[in-house]
Amino acid sequence: MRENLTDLSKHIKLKRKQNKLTQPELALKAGVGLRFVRDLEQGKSTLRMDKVNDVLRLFGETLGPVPMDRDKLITNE
Amino acid sequence: MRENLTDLSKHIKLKRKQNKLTQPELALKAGVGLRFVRDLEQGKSTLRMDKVNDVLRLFGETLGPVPMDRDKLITNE
DNA sequence: AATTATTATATCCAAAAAGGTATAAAATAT
DNA sequence: ATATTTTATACCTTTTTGGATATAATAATT
Repeated sequence: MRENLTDLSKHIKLKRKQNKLTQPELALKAGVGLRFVRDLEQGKSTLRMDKVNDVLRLFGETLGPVPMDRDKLITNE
Repeated sequence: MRENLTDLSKHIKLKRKQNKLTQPELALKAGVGLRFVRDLEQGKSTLRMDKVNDVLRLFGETLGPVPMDRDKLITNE
C-alpha cells in the first residue's frame, strides 16, 4: 500500500497508545473495521471523513479546518 | 439528499464567498467535480478526506483533529 | 531464544463515493 | 417583474472504499 505517515495518522496512533488500546480494541469502540484503523494509522489519505470522525470522537475530537504548515503552502498560481 | 449544514460546510462556503468564487470556479481550481463542491457545502459527511483537502488547500488550510464542541461530547460510557 | 501479542500486508466483494450531465429552484441584477 | 446568474436536486456509470478474513512480519514478554 505504501502510504506515508501523516500528522493525523501519528496523532491517532499516539492517542490510541495514551489510552492503552490495541487496534482491534479501538476499532471495536469506534464502530469501524480493523482494516480502517490500520489504513488510518498508515496515513491513507482517501479515507472517509465520517469514519475518521467515528474514531476521533473517542478522544473528544473531530476533523476541522486548520491552517497548513507554512512549508507546505503553495503560493498563488 | 437532505444533509445538514455543518461547521465545515459553512466554513467552506464562507471562504469561497470571501474569495469571490462560484461553485464551478472553486471546483475547477481545486481539481474536484462540481458535484463534490455541492455535496461539501451541503454538509455531506461521508466525503473523502483527500478531496476535502484539495479544496481546503486553496485557502491554506487542511483537515486536522480539533477539540469537539463541549455540547457534543459524550461522557465516558 | 522462544512464545505470545500486536501490527502490517493481501485478497474478495458488497456498498457507496465522485464525476458528468440535465433540470429545477433560488438568488441576484437589470 | 423579468432576465440572468448561481445553487440545489436527481439519475446514471465508473471507481474505490471498508469490512471480513487469512497470513506475514514485527514487537513485547518471559
